[in-house]
Amino acid sequence: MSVEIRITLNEGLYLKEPQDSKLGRNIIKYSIILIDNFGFEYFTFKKLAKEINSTEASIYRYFENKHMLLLFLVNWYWEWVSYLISINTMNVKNPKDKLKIIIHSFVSAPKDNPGVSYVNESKLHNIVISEGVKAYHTKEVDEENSKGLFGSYKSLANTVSKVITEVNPKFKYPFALATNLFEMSNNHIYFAKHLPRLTDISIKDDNFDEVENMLEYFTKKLLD
Amino acid sequence: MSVEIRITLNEGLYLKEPQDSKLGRNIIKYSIILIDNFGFEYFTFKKLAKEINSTEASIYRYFENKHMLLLFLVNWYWEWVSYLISINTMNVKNPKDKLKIIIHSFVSAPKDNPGVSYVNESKLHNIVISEGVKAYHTKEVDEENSKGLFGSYKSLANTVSKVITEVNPKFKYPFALATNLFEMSNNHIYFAKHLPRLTDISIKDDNFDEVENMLEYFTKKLLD
DNA sequence: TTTAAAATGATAGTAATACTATCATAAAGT
DNA sequence: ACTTTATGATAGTATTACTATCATTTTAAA
Repeated sequence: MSVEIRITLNEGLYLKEPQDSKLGRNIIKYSIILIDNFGFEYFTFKKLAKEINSTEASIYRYFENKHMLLLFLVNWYWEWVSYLISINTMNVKNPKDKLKIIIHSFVSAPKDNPGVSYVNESKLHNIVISEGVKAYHTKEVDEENSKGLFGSYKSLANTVSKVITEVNPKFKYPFALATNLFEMSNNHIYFAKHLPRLTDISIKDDNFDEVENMLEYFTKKLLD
Repeated sequence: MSVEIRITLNEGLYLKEPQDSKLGRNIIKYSIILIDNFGFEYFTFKKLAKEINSTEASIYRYFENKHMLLLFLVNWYWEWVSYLISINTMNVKNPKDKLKIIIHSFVSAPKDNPGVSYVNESKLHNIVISEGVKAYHTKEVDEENSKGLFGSYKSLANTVSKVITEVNPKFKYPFALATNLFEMSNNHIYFAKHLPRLTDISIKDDNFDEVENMLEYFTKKLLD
């Protein structure tokens, strides 16, 4: 017996729900592996089709193009982090403790949690770190935003901002702090790995404690 | 009579110094206009060639590809901001005042300062805001980093981190704060324009005061 | 169980992109 | 006046990002 989480995303993200078929789930599974491996620029539907013994045409029946697939994956990640936060803060009263859990979820969620069978959360986290910003830095951002395609990020930001306001109702920038914690987490993991002179923290053996400590320190200072 | 600033960049960024010839300066000038206009993904050397009545082949003599051109532009921006900071903090003693000037430079430098004739700094700032992160989120980041192609960002971060340490020698994350101020500035201008639910600030008529206030508030809280 | 509908595969084709190569001409420097 | 260097003109190639059509397989409904 097993229970699988099912993450539901905005329908505008795909042409046909990929989570409903073997092929769709394969697209998700192997696109994560290939994007993580090659990087988004070198990732193509042709390579993916070959990898899963399918065809370009078939993949195009699920996703309009590779940008939409990336957006799907990133939304999936945002939703999954939201889900973990809601589970892990469920019986926590103290908002400061909640915020600690949130920070831990941003930094290390993918390492602690076994997830959905067709999603390697750790690799997906890598993608969010390395390619995530590309999902919303495009010319189509306004159009896509009007269709709700960034809804999961907004809703995550909203959840976190509420906790921030619980901790300090006078703090003027709860949304900015919420998104900044998320972005900073990704940025500084990336910097530590690739541009270490741009950060103070370091990462050895995939241990992200220093990132977490930094975010906690920032948060504490800002909200006290 | 006129004095023009001349910004020198790492030689690995180009095949032939574009600032030395009319064609090269045209490439810079019109690539800024076109990237700002079409977005980086829809920008091509073919379009640029047409715009400046030249040819693709000629442009390829200056830049290896459009990614290198973007990296060149972003480095140019980093250097230019560094230059403005050095000028504007020159006779300033108080490190807190210096930091204020730095924040102002991050947010509004392009609006206050007439610059180099072939660079529209305001449009370049837009590019840094909308496309800048793409310059270092690639599979080639380590290789390019080893060639010093992110040197200007590192040097900017270094300058700012020193001022941060002057303000508060005990602060543990001077580099992270330095880069975060820069990234936050760009991010929240972008959010305010395109994804307003992700931030608390708003921008009317290109007035970035709220961004500046927010960064000052964060900085003060963190360093006090 | 038959039958219809839906999903996938196989194949082909197109326009655009991201280049590279070659040769001619123009401009600049000595 | 001569030679180097820069630019233009043109052509060509492999890859990408699709779209279209038809055959086949799988699933679901009657």
